[in-house]
Amino acid sequence: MEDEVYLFHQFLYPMNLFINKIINLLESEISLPPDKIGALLEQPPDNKMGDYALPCFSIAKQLRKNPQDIAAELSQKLVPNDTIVQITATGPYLNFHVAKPLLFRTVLEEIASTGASYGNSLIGKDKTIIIDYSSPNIAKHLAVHHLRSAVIGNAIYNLFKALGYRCIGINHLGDWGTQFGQLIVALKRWGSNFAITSKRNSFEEDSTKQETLTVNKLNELYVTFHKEAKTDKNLEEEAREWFKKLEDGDNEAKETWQHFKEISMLEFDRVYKRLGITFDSYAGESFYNEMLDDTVKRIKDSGLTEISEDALVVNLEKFNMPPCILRKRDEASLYATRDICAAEYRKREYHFDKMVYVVGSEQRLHFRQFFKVLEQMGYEWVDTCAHADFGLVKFKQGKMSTREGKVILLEDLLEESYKIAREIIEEKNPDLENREEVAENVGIGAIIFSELCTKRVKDVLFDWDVILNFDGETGPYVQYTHARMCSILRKYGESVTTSVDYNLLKEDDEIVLIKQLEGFPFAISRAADNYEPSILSNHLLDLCSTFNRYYQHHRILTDDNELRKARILLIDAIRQVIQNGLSILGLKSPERM
RNA sequence: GCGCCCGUAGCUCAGAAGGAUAGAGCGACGGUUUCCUAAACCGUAGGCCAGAGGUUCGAAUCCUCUCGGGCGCACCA
Repeated sequence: MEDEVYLFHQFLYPMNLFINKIINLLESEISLPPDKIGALLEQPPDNKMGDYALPCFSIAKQLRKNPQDIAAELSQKLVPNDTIVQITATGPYLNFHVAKPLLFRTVLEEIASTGASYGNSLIGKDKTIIIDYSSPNIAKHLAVHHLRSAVIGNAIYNLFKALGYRCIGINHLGDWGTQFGQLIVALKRWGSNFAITSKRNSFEEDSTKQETLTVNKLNELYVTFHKEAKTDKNLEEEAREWFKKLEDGDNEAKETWQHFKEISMLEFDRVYKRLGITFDSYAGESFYNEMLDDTVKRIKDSGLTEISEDALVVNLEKFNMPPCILRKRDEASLYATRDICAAEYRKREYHFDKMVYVVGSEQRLHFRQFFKVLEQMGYEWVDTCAHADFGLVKFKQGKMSTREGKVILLEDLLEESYKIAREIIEEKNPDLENREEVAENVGIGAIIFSELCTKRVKDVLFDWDVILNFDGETGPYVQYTHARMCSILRKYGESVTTSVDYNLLKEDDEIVLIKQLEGFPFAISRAADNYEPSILSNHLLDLCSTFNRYYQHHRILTDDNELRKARILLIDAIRQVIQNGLSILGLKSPERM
């Protein structure tokens, strides 16, 4: 038990040359294996106290001695060396001071030589991860509540890419289900003026007499359906019949559905492109139609199913969950059926080592049920599947609902943010050359970053003023900091070199900065492990904040030649790290703004 | 009713598998621009970490209960 805890810890503070030296020193004095010593080490809250600390409480317990005394004794016994230059006892803590020039050199040379790949690792070499994200329903607009899954999923994709994983991003389109029956009914009743043709042969049609169907119009039809369905009870039944026809391969149903899908994808791609989000597969729910029977048969054969209220279900009572429904009364499938089927398919097709679903937390129960069914089917790999859930987007008026037609469209939000960025540039930097491009990068960046800077689980209240704020802890702040550094480097003009006097870097803020740079790879791996991009965005914010303070109080382009060279190297490293981080989060790093 | 999640400054949130004094941003108030981009920086104010017990050398962090909020609970996804 204890051992496991220690092992876990080890991961927290990755080994580096300084920790190794500290362990070497301690080994002879403490009767603990090296990895356990390493696990005990932590970082003091204030840099002035030291760089690494050994809390002596647990040792005190073993030796039945006072932790203060142990720290004091050890500080006497241990002999500093070229790497660990000072060892002091502060109360029950033994604090180690690292040779700062060596620290600067190690980190700055590493960043200079690895560049855009600083922070990457090979942990995921030869491993595959599937990330299921965005996954909107077709025939509906992308609205602001669709943003989270797409943006968080994209960041998780990039995080694992940085760890060396082979990543498969899947947009599991909601292109199947009863709502298409509803839409077909709606279209037949109230939309006879629309042309239903596949895009590819639409030019053959007499389009002058018929209106073109758009997602907008589909949305209106959907709203109408639900409004009418409240009074006309036949509608729901009719919709169910049409969906059944669709599942049975009825031509008319299928062609109509295909058309819905095409016009939807046209819109989605426009938004994804603007957000810089891509997928490796668009295999949505309909993709699994033909495989559904096999999946259901397998579940049946494992003896897991029963008929309850005329539906085919897996009873999960003993797991304290409601049953997982596989087939409705009318034999039609449900999303759980399709999710199980998709998981099996993905395992067969991609042999993934991990699979993560970036889906809202309102579906928690669904994932618990569906994972439980996989487990009951004997798939041990269910343990490698995770639901990276996220909180709801709420509005002052309450939850947003497509059914009632109350939505804020994603495209409108992006456009608004672009416009604001554009205005700010006009005001602050009117001579900027590629204004449109920068405004796009900053405007979109503001929106992406705002989704990524708090932990997933938090519900977010949508507020135009908050999401379109460009001051403080925001994407534009990070981008601005980056642009500032680019500006310094431009002004410097010469090429950056690692042949500098590292002894000259000794300001407090420089030390804080170098540690933040050193911690960047760790921030990436923690963010990936927890499927939590906010760990990375917060790391970047901290780094920017330290830099801006430093920038305010110290001149980088000083008259002192050697100092200037050293500081420029530091600045270039920060710039690189911010760029790497922003790129993982899905933001551009403009050089001027 | 049952289950899951959340509760840290006026607001929005950080808080490294329990550690040294609780940190930002926004908002408020007051400062900084002949000086590398003021989308910045500095200062002031603001806290019983929802509450109560427990675990231990030590708790915002782990356990139990209470209160408050969100979400979910059979043929939608």
